[in-house]
Amino acid sequence: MELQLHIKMTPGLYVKDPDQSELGRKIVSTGIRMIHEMGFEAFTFRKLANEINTTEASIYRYFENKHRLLTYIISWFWTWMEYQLVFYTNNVTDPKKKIETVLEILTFSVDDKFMSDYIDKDMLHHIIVAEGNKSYLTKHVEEDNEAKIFKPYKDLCHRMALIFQEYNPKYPYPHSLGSTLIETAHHQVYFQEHLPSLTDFGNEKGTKGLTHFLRSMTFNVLNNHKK
Amino acid sequence: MELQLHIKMTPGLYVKDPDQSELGRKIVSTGIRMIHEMGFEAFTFRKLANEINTTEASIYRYFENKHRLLTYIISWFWTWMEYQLVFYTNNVTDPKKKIETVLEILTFSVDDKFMSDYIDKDMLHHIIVAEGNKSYLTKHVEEDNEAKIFKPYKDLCHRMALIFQEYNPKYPYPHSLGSTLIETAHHQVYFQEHLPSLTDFGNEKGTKGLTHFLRSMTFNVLNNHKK
DNA sequence: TTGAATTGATAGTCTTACTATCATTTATAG
DNA sequence: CTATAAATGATAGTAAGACTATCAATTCAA
Repeated sequence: MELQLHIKMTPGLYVKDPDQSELGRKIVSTGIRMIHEMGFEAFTFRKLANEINTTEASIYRYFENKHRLLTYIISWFWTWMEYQLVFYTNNVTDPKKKIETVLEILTFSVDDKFMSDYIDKDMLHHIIVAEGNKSYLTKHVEEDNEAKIFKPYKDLCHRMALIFQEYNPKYPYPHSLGSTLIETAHHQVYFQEHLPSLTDFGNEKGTKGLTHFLRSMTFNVLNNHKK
Repeated sequence: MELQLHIKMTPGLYVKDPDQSELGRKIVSTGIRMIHEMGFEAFTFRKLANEINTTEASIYRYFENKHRLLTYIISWFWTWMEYQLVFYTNNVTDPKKKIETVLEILTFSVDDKFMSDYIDKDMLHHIIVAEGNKSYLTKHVEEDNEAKIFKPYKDLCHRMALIFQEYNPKYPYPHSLGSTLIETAHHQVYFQEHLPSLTDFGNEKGTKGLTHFLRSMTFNVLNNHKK
């Protein structure tokens, strides 16, 4: 079974909704590929325009600047993650099972049933790992935040927090645990790839070590917390 | 007691050692202030040159580009952290106590005895929190890594790992735990300040909640890990 | 006090990050 | 099927950023 996934993004993220036109979708899909290939710093609207045979001016009609495009892409990712979380934990009652599912989603070890025509999810995952932090590590976080730009991230974090609270209502830091797990899931992947001595996953491929690390951390914290 | 601190940085980080001249030190100290004030993206060598009444060309004689200056600053920070770790755990035998000290250093709740003439440590801390990741989240990580640019970070992480292993030799992820704690210590500070709903520290000021969160995580993981 | 190293002054190149204007194509409503 | 609006393309231009090169002035060190 595959489900067609259509994610409606908050208008604060774009000037004109890229989902409503061929050109808009091409900006996003090719943008993802190019940011993935050359990194966000080297990526420019001029290069993107050349690649898809349009002009810089046309791209600016969709996104104010490249940072907004990055944020759009990243927000799409968080929304998709939350969809997955809801879907895969829907009929699960055991909160332990729910947490395990969340961690599998975070480490990208679930192959999902949601399709999207023009978004390549593995590239997207790489972008989150390598560029994700850059969406909020700016001098304009506060304004961006007021424009609801980070809502998808926060929603995901909050949904995780609810599950943690269900598992152990006494644990006082469910949101911090959520954001830590999200960030750690991505940092450790980056480190494993580029700076392996910051991890203990050696030369193993895949996310087995990481998942085990995160699971151990999560359950030990939730099971044994004392004031 | 105050100890004069002099940190020798690896040559890969600069073109000409900024520590060896008045101008060099001014580039670093004013660089720190300006990056702190305006953020790394808006910071330029031209603005820095104007501020300290020198020229762009002169600054380029010390650092290849602004990213190298950032990395220099950040590496100085990691080296200083490691110094502190060594100093404050030196005659401690109880590994539990050592870990508590490490966490206090990481959360910046130790007021240190090391002086440095021209480096403002609170600004530095803010820079690490807001820009730290940007030193390695680039397309040239691999080359930078080969040039030993990240050695200070790795050394700190490894030293933490040794302490964790001392505390519980069976725990299989001491390095991942180290890098996670380092990153988390900074992310959570950033979130608390700018995106508080990703944390549970509410409107509290200070790092009490954060320290408690990290301590709970660390000890529960180390005490209870099972295969 | 002479020579070497450091800094300053000036200028120039190429790229990025936009903004503006007008022409052309495409979609759509009557 | 046409009128009209919306979307895109073409072109051009500006200001700033990220450098590199050259030569003169200054300072430092033997």
